[in-house]
Amino acid sequence: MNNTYRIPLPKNFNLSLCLDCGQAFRWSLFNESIWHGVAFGKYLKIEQTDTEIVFHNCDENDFNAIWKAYFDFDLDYGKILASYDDEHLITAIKEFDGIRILRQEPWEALCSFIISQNNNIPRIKGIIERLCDAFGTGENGKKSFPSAEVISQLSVEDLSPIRAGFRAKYIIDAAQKVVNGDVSFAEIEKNLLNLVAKNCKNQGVGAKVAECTLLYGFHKIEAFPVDVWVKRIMAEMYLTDFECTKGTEGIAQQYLFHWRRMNDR
DNA sequence: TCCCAGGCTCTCT
DNA sequence: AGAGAGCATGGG
Repeated sequence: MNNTYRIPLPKNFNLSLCLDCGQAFRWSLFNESIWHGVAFGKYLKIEQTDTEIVFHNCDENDFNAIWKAYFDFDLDYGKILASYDDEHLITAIKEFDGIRILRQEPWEALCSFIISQNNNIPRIKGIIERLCDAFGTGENGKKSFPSAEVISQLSVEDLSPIRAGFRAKYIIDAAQKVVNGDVSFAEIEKNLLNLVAKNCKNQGVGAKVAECTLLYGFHKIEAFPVDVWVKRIMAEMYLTDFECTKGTEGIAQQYLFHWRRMNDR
């Protein structure tokens, strides 16, 4: 397919920031201006110009079925961001306006953030890319993220080439629990924290991974993942009053996370 | 080289 | 209940 679909550049949208702010790990630059990646089994090349977002190898059906929701175009970020009255948050938004919470696939989000634990972003990307290259499907461009069904059949030894370290057993355990129903995404959507963090032991899913899965895999924008960077922010800036972010804590968190990481000493 | 990374599990108090 | 070591690996 060689179609191209274009939309006017939305307000409060920055493609590079959305794809490279640490919430999704499979997007990379195809060349100087075009990003490419895979979501929901579709390979996409995409770029931002001064006036448009250009979706390559994409038609109107794909846009409406997948990318419109994926990039969260229907949520009014201008309104949300304008409601924040914390000075650090305002600084972060001024510098990085255009971050949106992508609506990723639940399994990909869960698996990716299991891999993320005690790890750095470049290495997370490497592990995930090797995972997809080895066990994903698809012929054109990048391979899709491997399904839980596929991963559930693997052994720790099978995963050794991706070099996930101690996380390999967690990946497999999570996949098996997704497949056998111990972890039901239908139930998780109601209450992921209880289901994953409390009822399913020994799988490398604690509060932070669960919050990330809720935020990025289910678009629960009230979720608030606390990692080392957010702890750092809290400690350094006595940000105790997040009342202004009530209900959209996850969006505020993503701006603060990226801002703090980009402004590290 | 050495510290650390979008944490979690296990053990010891 | 809470604190702290250990964990695989490699980026910077």
